[in-house]
Amino acid sequence: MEIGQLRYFLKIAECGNFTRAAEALLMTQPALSRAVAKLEEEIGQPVFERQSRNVLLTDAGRLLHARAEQILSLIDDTLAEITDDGETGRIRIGAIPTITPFLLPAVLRTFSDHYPRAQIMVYEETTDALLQRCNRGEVDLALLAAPIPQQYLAVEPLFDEELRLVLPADHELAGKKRITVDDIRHEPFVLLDETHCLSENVLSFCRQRSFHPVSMQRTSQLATVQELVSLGHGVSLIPAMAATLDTCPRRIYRSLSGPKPTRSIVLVTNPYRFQSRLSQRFQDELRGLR
Amino acid sequence: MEIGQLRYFLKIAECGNFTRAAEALLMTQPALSRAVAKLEEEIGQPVFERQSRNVLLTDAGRLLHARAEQILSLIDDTLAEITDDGETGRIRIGAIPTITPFLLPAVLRTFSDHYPRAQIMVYEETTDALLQRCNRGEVDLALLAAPIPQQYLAVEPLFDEELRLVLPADHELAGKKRITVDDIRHEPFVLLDETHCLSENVLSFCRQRSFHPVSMQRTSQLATVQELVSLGHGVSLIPAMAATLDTCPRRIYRSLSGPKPTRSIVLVTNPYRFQSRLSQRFQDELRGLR
DNA sequence: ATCTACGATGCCGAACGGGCATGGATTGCA
DNA sequence: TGCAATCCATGCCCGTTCGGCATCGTAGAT
Repeated sequence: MEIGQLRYFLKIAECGNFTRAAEALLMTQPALSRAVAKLEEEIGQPVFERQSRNVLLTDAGRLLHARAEQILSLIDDTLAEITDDGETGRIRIGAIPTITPFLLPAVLRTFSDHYPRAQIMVYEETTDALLQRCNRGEVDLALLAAPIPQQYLAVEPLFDEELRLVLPADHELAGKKRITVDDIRHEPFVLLDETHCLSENVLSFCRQRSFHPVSMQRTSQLATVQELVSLGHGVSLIPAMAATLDTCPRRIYRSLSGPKPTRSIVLVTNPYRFQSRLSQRFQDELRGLR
Repeated sequence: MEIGQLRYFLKIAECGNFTRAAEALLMTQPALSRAVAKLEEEIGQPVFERQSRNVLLTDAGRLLHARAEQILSLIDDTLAEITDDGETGRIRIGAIPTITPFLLPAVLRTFSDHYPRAQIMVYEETTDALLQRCNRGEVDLALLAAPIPQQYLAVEPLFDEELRLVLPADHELAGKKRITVDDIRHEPFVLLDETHCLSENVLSFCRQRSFHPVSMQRTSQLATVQELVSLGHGVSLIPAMAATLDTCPRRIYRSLSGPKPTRSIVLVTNPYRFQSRLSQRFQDELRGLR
């Protein structure tokens, strides 16, 4: 059993097709066909069930598939670990869109100053997509907002962040000293669409206070939410770090009196994957935010 | 990084010497030298520090060593697992000498009847040696007597076994109805030598009863202990399963009155190693003894 | 100073892996 | 029904690789 064979095997399993896998592997289909034949000869039974249009994994194939992934990632990790000097290398950071622009720039700035030879990649996607990437080892760490559906990932709370009420500058509540939940119970809300977990954080807060925000307008960007609020389409709850950076005079931010709405920012990593020293140092940087 | 390279690497690390490793690998030293050079080129740094008379692992080499062992055993396990039909294959059983002849024959008999195509190997060694083998995956399971120094192994108690007093048939205590610890407190003892854990079990029992057996004669086989007892050299404490099988009229076995000396027979397996279905079934057989 | 042990290197042949062309089987469509 | 398309297997060929043999360089040991 050779490492190359395992890589071929996994790619075919992924493509479900020798021909396309061969293309992806930059080799010819006959060569691939032969490699598989050899693997199957070695383990004494077929790993693929050849159908007319595609191939399926046999029982043995499914078993091998699980193991091959372990073996290959162990090998990849080993190479990464040995060549890890703690200074060079790549960090792949995942973060949801309601965190990325407010939290990452400052952190990345200081980190890049310390480790100028580190290559940093940022994946800005939804919670679900990033959790998947984390599981597959496609990102080294992810910055998300709780709750995280439990998977085989390490979830470490970093800090709780207030969600602040944003109002049009000329809103009647703008002059009120204390604004409570009851004041906004019947205000129309502007929210992010349901792919963003922030809207779930907000709705969850509302549910706990036994009200369902009315007449919601839903958009895909926080900046749009803010603009719509300015234009009088409603109010919203916005992460404090976004509120702080907003200087537009046509809307104002207020903390709610009483128990404040918050979201919990967490660091998610995959304990089954190798963490480079660089990645560990970046995580330490993040923990410094606590 | 290729699997063959890793095997070569481990063998050299084991031998501490290219030439001898090459012999062990049934290849020439130049070929091995080249294979290592290639590996080192791939990972960008030497894995061995060449000294005049031998080679040592570098830092990178030590790291690779740990990983290579994981990778190779994962691969070996994968192959074993895939080709595992639950009927054929090999079971490597470890057992200490004071268990082997009394417990194994019956178990092996019935097991062989059920799985005639299973190849069974028995390693009869000391506790320490078997624990090492278990750690290295050189045996699939081991039958030992508690206590087991804690390692990364699964220890499962099977049953407690009484240690019975063995006396010469003409011993003055032979006619006594109840024999207690106090009766044998000053009897000379015949024990196995210190490589056998049974002697430790016996001495431990004695210590708990605050006496130190006197005038010990120590031998390396239970049969010798029994013979020496027959000849009047002293008394001893013998596992019940050995006592039961002993039909010699020149010595007799008696249970001690009061809290009985026992030893606990345990099944030890390595949870980090693949357990073939055959091995699992054998373990089930053993659990049936409880 | 010479010998011995050990790893590295030059050179060569066999084996292996992969490319190209093609075959055989199945499916979809005319 | 027949033809084209798709897909995997096989025959053949070539380049690379791997391992063997011979030899070299070096560092302890005698």
